Amino acid sequence: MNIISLKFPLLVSKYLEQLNEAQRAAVVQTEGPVMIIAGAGSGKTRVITYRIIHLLEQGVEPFAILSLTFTNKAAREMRQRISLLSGPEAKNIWMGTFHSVFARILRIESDKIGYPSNFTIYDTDDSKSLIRTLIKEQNLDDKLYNAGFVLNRISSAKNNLISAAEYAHNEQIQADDSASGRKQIGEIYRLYKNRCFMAGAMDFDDLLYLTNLLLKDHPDVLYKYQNKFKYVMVDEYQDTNFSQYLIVKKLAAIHENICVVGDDAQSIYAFRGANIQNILNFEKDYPDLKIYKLEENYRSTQNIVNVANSIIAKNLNQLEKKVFSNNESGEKIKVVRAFSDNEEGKLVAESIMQDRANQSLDYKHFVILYRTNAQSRSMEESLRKLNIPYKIFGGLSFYQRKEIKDLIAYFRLTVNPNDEEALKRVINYPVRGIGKTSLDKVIVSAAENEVSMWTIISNSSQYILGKSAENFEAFSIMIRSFGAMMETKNAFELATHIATHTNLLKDLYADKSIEGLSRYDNIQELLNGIKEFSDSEVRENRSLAAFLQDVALLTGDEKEEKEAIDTVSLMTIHSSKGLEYSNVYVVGIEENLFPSQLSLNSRNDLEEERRLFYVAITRAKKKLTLSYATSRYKFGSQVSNEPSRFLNEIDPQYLELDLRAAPKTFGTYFDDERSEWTAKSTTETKLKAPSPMAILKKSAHAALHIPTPGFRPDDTSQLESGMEIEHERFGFGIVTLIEGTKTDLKATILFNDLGTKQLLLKFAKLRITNK
DNA sequence: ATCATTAACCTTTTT
DNA sequence: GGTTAATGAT
Repeated sequence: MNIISLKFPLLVSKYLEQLNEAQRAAVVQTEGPVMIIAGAGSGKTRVITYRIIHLLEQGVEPFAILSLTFTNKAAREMRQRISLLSGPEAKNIWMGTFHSVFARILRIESDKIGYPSNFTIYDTDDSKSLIRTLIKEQNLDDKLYNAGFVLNRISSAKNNLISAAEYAHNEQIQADDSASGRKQIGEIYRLYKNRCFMAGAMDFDDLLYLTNLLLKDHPDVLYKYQNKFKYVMVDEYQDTNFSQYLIVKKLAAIHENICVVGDDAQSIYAFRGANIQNILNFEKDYPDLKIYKLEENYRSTQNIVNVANSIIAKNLNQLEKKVFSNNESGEKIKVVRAFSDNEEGKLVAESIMQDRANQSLDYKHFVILYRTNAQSRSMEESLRKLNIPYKIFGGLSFYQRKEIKDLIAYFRLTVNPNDEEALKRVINYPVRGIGKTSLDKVIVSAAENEVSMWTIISNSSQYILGKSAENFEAFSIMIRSFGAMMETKNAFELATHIATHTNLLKDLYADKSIEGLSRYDNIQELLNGIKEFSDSEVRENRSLAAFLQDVALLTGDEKEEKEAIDTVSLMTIHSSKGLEYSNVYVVGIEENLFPSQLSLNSRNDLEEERRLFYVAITRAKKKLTLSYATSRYKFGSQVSNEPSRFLNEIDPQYLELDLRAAPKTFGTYFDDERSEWTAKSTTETKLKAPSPMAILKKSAHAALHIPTPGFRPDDTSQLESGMEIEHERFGFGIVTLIEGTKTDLKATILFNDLGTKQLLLKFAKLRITNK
């Protein structure tokens, strides 16, 4: 008799009543292959959660359920919800990201594929670094053989289950590599694989690739897990790649109780191998498939849903469904134009201030979404100026900071001394007299003897190493002494011991610069985190090795989830998937940025960008604001941009153009003192203009200012405050401040029409009008 | 061997 | 603009 079913039957059946017909049908259909096509905001998470609870209620053992997601965040949230509703049993469900679940299985079965169970997981930086060394060792041109490019080739090979040997013999692949002049990639793949193996390391793709290999070459293992997992669920199925697809298919082959949930319109990870065909063709794999479509959007207003639909309709490749909303029609979608990225930030920040006051919302109801992480800065600055609290998600995470990676490298080396990338990172940090020359000797010697670098270093007497042998000896003794402590010390004790005995803590403490202080603080924070880990009572394994395993597959800033804090969120559109906010700002909707320049070559890439736009739009519950800047800083120089084609794809009836920075011809001008967000009259004049979209299109290139005939920029190296100037686009103004060094002079200029702007004289074209 | 200065790259998106 | 790899000086 199942305890859960006795404890919570009322609760569960009550929830069944709360679901709509399609949702309930999908929840109750637990047997056989099921595909749930869940439109944005259609209660997908709820359906998955209740489906699992329903399984538990029916007496299914938690450890017979395998539930796969793409992000740790999604997994964690789902687990929380389930344990809230069905009790502590939830922690026995096999739930997690593809990578974490199969890393766990690989550790259990590691001996079958010749890996140690404490294998290291290389992150992308490690992989690139290793590839870079291989390219150097092979004396290849590192411009032609760009590490990132090579890694991508290898990665996509692995994701399609192509081994190094098959890569070298595949005619198509070889033809491609020859055509691009990079014939040696196959060889690099082979060497890379060997070096990873030697280092006891797997990269992200290996976790899936080697799982496939394990299941293929060891039928007993496959059989074991096939029987173990009686129910398999996959969330965000549209984002699975071939490798993941095959694992799922194999594991579900006996019971065929497989349920995949997804939305083809939200497939945004093709760039890393996701194959949208997996969801489009699912029916072919399982002819007796039951399909449920969740089409009612409970999240957003009708206007928002309509806009999203009008966008996604431009894509050819999609499953048929009609998402609709029964909510109020809501406000129109605002389109805001700014002159610069900084002004864009300012307009967004001001709008947040106002909406928060007018609609009595909290900061946490707002999110700013952008295409690339680099765009966060101008937003941050503006928010700071208005004292708006914010939190950035993603970007370079805590664990990507130099000092953190250094200390973690010591941990990695302690657990797995063969970890080559960790070794190279810290062997001479803090400095201990092991320079490039002696390290090169080790590398050569390791290659000659076909052993890991660690083998050479830890047996330095055996291999000729000259006078640096002592330093190597001392280093290897230190690392081994750490290793010996793994038995006796808990993670926190050992971590603290390592931080002190490597002199790393001392080194950072000595640095009294601002950055140095923050680095020291970061290390303390990491140690605090490990303390928490060590003290956590729910964990079975609290060793340092276990901590590392957690960290390796962690993304972003998942450590501090203090949701109580009321802040505006900033994140990329990619990381916003699955989230919802009352008021959403999508910024930087410009050609070459969104859609990204790199996506303009093929229809498929462009369609993916469009789906990304769809994801962005459908995050909004009540109010959506789209903004673009006609110029922004890129690599330190100003570039001008046209508004994105996506804006033109939206049916204008849903839009309200708020071109505060409209050219003079349309009767408006920028006034820093005044907030255009309240000045409805100007907006209305613009709406009366013949064709709003025509204005939108035209105004991007329309001059803000017509330069005086024969405009020619002057030499501005002697520019002083008080001088009057003319700018090609911004018009006339007066210099109020000059700052910066000789080569990077920055002028603050008060323009007659545009207010204050800061310009780098290196780039600004100015004519001095009062010399 | 180590430090300091210079050149080159960069920007998609994440496990 | 900012970081990181390659070069040069001590």
